[in-house]
Amino acid sequence: MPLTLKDIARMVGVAESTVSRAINNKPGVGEETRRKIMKIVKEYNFKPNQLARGLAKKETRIIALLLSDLATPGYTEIIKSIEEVANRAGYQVILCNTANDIDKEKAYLELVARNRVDGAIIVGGELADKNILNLALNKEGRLVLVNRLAEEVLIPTILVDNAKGGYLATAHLIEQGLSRIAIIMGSIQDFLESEKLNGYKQALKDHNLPLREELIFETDGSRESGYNTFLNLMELDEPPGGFFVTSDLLAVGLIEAIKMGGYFIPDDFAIVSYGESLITSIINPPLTVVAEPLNKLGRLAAEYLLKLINNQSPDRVIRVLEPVLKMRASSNPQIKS
Amino acid sequence: MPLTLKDIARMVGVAESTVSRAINNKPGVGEETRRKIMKIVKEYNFKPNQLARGLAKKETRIIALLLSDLATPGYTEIIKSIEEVANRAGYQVILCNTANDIDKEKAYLELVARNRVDGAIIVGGELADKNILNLALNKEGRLVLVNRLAEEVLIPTILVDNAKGGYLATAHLIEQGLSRIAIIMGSIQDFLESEKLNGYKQALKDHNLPLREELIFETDGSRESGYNTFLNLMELDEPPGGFFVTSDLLAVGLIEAIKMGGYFIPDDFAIVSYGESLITSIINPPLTVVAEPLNKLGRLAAEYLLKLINNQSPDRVIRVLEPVLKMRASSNPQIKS
DNA sequence: TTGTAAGCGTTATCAA
DNA sequence: TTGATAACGCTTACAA
Repeated sequence: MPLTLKDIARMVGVAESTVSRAINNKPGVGEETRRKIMKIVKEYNFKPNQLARGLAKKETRIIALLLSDLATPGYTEIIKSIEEVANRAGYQVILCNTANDIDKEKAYLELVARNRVDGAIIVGGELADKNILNLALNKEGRLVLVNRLAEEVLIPTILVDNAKGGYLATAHLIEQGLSRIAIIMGSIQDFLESEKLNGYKQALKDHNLPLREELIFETDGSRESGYNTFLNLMELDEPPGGFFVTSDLLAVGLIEAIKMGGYFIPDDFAIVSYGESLITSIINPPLTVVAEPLNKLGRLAAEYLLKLINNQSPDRVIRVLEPVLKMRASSNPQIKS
Repeated sequence: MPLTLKDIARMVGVAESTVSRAINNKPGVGEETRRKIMKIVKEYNFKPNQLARGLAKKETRIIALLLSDLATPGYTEIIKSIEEVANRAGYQVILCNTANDIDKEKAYLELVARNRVDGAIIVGGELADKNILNLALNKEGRLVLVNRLAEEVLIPTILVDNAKGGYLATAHLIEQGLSRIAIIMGSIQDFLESEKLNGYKQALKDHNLPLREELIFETDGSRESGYNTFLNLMELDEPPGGFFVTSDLLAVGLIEAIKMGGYFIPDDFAIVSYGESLITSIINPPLTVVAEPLNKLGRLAAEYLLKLINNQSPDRVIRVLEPVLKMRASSNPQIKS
């Protein structure tokens, strides 16, 4: 059985409250007494029980980060910046793998309502749920959303402007002199994906290019889909010269198919992908991508949450950040790969 | 302020203990009373405070998973299987990103000693620390190590036999008819890496091949190192025909260099990499790899920890699992890429 | 079936 | 500078 405050108090011959003050570096403890107490603390490697402390202080100094899929590229960056902000403010961060499972998500979210953690940030995930609502409303909404939309509820949210991203990607390809540009995307049900499509459409419009339905491919986002979509596109009378793919995996498949066909990138086909990842930089040729401001995303989310925890309301409920285009060889012959 | 047991007791007009029994589905509560209580619980969406519950029950039903680097390939598999075992036993799993930082690791490890979680599993990391010792000894060692060695302390540990892995990789290349085989590895200080090297050496020995120091390359494990090492090796009078690389990133660089040189894989150079990852399967050609039994690793770790939590001692303190070779095109012309 | 009361290990208030 | 003592919100004997 580990020691308790009471044990130490008895050993030193003082009251529990004195020990408590001592180990918390609070004023009002005699030099001598403090020394004696700390000696025992060191000697027995005493660690105060945080459950008890949390119960008494009504805080845990821990925040939870709910991740829909650990393998999502960019998550490590977001996590890192959230941790930086949180740690600096004296909070520990724990990660929860919801695996896009709504029950797991609810269970982890309850960590907040059940006082296990002081607040939570949900990153990503496509689940439509109003369940968040109750959980969020409970602890006076110590919840922040990143790259995810809540239905019907006003929860502080940090988003990246995916429509802008889609626009940047498409406009860039147009500027490369291409007029037939295909988009290979994930599920159109996914809000973030549909926004990319909107950006794509807007860019075509702004450049007076026709929108061709046969160049829009909704897929499951897999590498195979990237591969097969290229084959399908080549069946067209006039195949596209540029591709906007909304994920790195799609890009991998697409590139394989292109190479397999004996074509060259970017000479025969130019490609722009969405989101930086190990793959986009490692693949040959390196991919031009729409890059999200991951650090800012994480930093803002953490700052918002800390405000909520301190009962201040964040300045704006929804914050939309701008992506930028990172040009690399896959879309531009000028750049050496 | 959220409701408490006491509030509900008052509202229903019963004692706290009755409410407690009701919400915990314990026997000894009248049908009528139970209904009334649960009605209020639903109505107000009451969630018992887990800090208080944990304090009273001396358990949290949470276990922590300490990860040295979230981007490590294979982690998601390990995490998944640990979660499966833990969830089935009624435990939630939280993830802690130690980022190979010894201070963060200690801080997260204290979650155990401070009763925030019931136990912890550390996966990977190369830090040499006896600090774990104290923390582990505290809560009677509710700690399990995966792919990591503890110094001087007996902590239940699950390892993969990396020497065996190195042996499999090297022997396979030898069986392809190659006699000059290079190893490109990470830091030799890293126990796991040095074991791979030992396996490499043993395989050469067993096949009566000479050990050539000039074919052993210790690197920082980066893609660039993979690239540059190939260039260096080609300077030799007799360059190797086979490569055993101990990480996928090294393989990426190596392959780039090989292709850049106008050579073909596996015809000119055969490659075996270590550890499955998105990259090893996506790259062209797909890589033959030494694959670790990730699921078993996670499952065993979770089972060991649960035993520790229940004060049973696991059957064996150190458990060594066997890796297997997954043959793909990078080492074998027979396999179509 | 229900209630009383002690206990879990802290913090915080108020006196001394 | 210290010490009692009452919270904090729950569980669990033990009694009724």
